[in-house]
Amino acid sequence: MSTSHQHPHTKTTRDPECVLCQALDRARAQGLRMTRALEDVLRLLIDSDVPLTLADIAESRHLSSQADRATVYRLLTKLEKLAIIRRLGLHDRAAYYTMIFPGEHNDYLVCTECGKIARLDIECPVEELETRIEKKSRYTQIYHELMFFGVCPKCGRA
Amino acid sequence: MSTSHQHPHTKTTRDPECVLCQALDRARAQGLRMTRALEDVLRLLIDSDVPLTLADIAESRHLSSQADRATVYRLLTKLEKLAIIRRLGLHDRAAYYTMIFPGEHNDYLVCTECGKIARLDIECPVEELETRIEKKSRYTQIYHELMFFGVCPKCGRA
DNA sequence: ATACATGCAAACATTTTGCTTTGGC
DNA sequence: GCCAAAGCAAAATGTTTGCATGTAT
Repeated sequence: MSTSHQHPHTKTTRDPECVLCQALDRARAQGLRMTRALEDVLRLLIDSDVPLTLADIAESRHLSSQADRATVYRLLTKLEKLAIIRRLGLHDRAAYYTMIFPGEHNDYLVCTECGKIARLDIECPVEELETRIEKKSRYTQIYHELMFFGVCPKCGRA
Repeated sequence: MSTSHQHPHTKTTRDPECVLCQALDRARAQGLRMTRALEDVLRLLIDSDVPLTLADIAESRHLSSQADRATVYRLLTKLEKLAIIRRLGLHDRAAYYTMIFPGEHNDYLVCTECGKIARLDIECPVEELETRIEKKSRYTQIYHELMFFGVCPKCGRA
């Protein structure tokens, strides 16, 4: 829904170019090489407002490089390990990936019939819980995923 | 095949026998036949305090019937459609299933390293949001899934 | 007697890996 | 030049379906 447009002087961490550069910097710092495929994958994830699957990315016609699935797969795996992107467990068979925007958290609404995914513009009440669970459970690097499922209006009519 | 026994003196909706009977009744009412495999699948899901995969269920040695994977798969699919069980999107490749206990809702804590799943004993602050989203989005039959991920103590030491 | 349920095997879809070649540094 | 990344193809993993047979109703 909300589409952020890049205004040259905005300093927000969501400015696409800014996010891209930071991600590339972090990737390079971790030893990744700066390739066309890497940049393309990151750009796609940054520009999409819903999570994308491996297939979405590898087959994207917006991609200049047309990278192989295996390549995209390995990139996604590395980026996930570096905590630059996140892998989500949505409900269909495929894994979904999404950019991590520092300081932001997104929740989704998924149609159980057609699988359509929408980003929710809500403030998530779970953040506070997270700290509590971190202490109590002794788990580290905790994050959460909150997903809503339901039948979308279009599917509901059928 | 055993018929559903009523236990007139149990009151909690979580009493295993009670839940089983109710589930069987609903299944029968929807046209399912009362088979050994059906009862076994339900019993396993009711008795487990974490979600189970198709493989978990089909290979369970606690199962009297040793039902085939395809059979279990079809049962799970039907039970999900009848809203007797729920399919969860956890993080590894397999789908997880869990019993729906009327009026209850569970959240989970998953280790991103070893995949261990623990049920969280917290009160979920999201219920209220659900209603709000239902109205706003015009989606129907909304439910949610809240999952926490992190590195468990054991994996953290490695 | 009639359908639905089952078991087995095969088809699918997606992820993951091996190996050779290409290309960033 | 060296080692990581890419590309291709094959293996692995988990899900889904087809079909002949068994069984609850």
